[in-house]
Amino acid sequence: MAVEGRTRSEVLAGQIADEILTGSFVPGMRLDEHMLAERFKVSRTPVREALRQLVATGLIDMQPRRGAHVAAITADRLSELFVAMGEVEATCARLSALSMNPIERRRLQALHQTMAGMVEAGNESDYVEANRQFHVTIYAGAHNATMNDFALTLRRRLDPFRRAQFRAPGRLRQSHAEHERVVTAILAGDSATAHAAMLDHVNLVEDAFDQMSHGGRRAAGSRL
Amino acid sequence: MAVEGRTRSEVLAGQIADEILTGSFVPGMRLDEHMLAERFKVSRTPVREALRQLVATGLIDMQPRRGAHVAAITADRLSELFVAMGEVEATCARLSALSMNPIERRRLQALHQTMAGMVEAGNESDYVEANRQFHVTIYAGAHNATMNDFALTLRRRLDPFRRAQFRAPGRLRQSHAEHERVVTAILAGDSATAHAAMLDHVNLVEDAFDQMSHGGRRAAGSRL
DNA sequence: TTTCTAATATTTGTATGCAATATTTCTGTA
DNA sequence: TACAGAAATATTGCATACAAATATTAGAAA
Repeated sequence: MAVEGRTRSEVLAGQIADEILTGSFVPGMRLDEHMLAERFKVSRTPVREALRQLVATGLIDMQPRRGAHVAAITADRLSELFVAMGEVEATCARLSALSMNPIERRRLQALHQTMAGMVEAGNESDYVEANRQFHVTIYAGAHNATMNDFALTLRRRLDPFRRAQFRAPGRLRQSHAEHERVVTAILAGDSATAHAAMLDHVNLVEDAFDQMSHGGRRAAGSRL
Repeated sequence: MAVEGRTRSEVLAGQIADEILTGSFVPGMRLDEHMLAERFKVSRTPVREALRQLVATGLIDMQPRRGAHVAAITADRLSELFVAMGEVEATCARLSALSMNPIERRRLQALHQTMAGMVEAGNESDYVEANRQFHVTIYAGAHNATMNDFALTLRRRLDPFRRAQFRAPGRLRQSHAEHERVVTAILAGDSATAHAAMLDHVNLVEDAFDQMSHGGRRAAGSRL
């Protein structure tokens, strides 16, 4: 271990989060404190503190004297999360159009151009990473720590449901075209259009997910 | 006390939050676990759990092995919070315009009309409470638990800075006029206007606060 | 067989004590 | 006197033990 500066309960929180995100701990599963303490070779005290931290992320639920459970996400709740994600992303795009400084605008433009190359090359894995960076850049461009936190939290939460989105044929090219509208609006300082364009983009991502999960394997829908 | 179903650490979290919000625990103040345990007559364990919970609300900071401190808010950070609040409220208004059912729309309208009477009567304290309800109604009308949570969190966080806002002469009447635009847009299902109107409203609240805190006592600015 | 009750067992909440780390104070030297 | 290093002190992190509450199961009565 030997991670300095991090306390055992923090490391634990990360480990438990991983188990949930990778599906080892399935939704609705009871998270027994003794079990966790045993599994990770610590006492119940750091386990309890880790659970408290995880409640804040929305990954687990806790009720007094009834323990912790992996948050079971319903289709409705998932849909709500996608809506919220869209709204928050759109807001960040709006604020970015208003607040980004010249350097940030240049960086965004450069990143977007780099991604064009990945689309041509059909390089999916690079595009996925660049896409994440694209969105995070826009969160940061809003110059608002609170909105930035909201956006990152939602992104983390929805990540497992988004993994496969770029598998859909033509999705890469379409995504890039949607980004194009967003980037153009932000660079032009057109906040209203930036908002609308980003909202469309994220909604389309949700649609893509819907198609995946209905047409393909239903597994993803019940994973978190 | 004797609140059933609530655990000691939860009650504690509320008590500590109160001390912070009322100004007994000033920003930057070290929250020593022994001190808190002594003060509230419990052991350090529930104190620690309460502190973990409070970190999530943003009311306190914790660093490994360096303890908890009351979050010291800078003017910049406060300004950011107001911006975020405005964006989130505006988004809720937007979604409410799209999603409120007939009953909710009627309720919102009724509440707004009731508030007109309070303005006429100059009944400040009732208006403050009704105002809170007005905004919470719009959060709920968005039919999105995530946005609702964001909005409530921000409201709680900014509450201490907003206490005195309605003291400004004519502010009651102005507030109600701004609400009028929001309500009309929501009832008409005009999401874009609802968004814009709410954004204006909240920004004006921030302006009112600025005037208060510069013109009047500076205390509020350093309270949280 | 089913249902209600009571006893048992499991699990969470809290207290206390020890170990590890950070902070403060003291002492010696430049 | 000021500064650096070391010892002392204080405070947090973790483990263990016990108390309180909930869930489960066994048994009796209908």
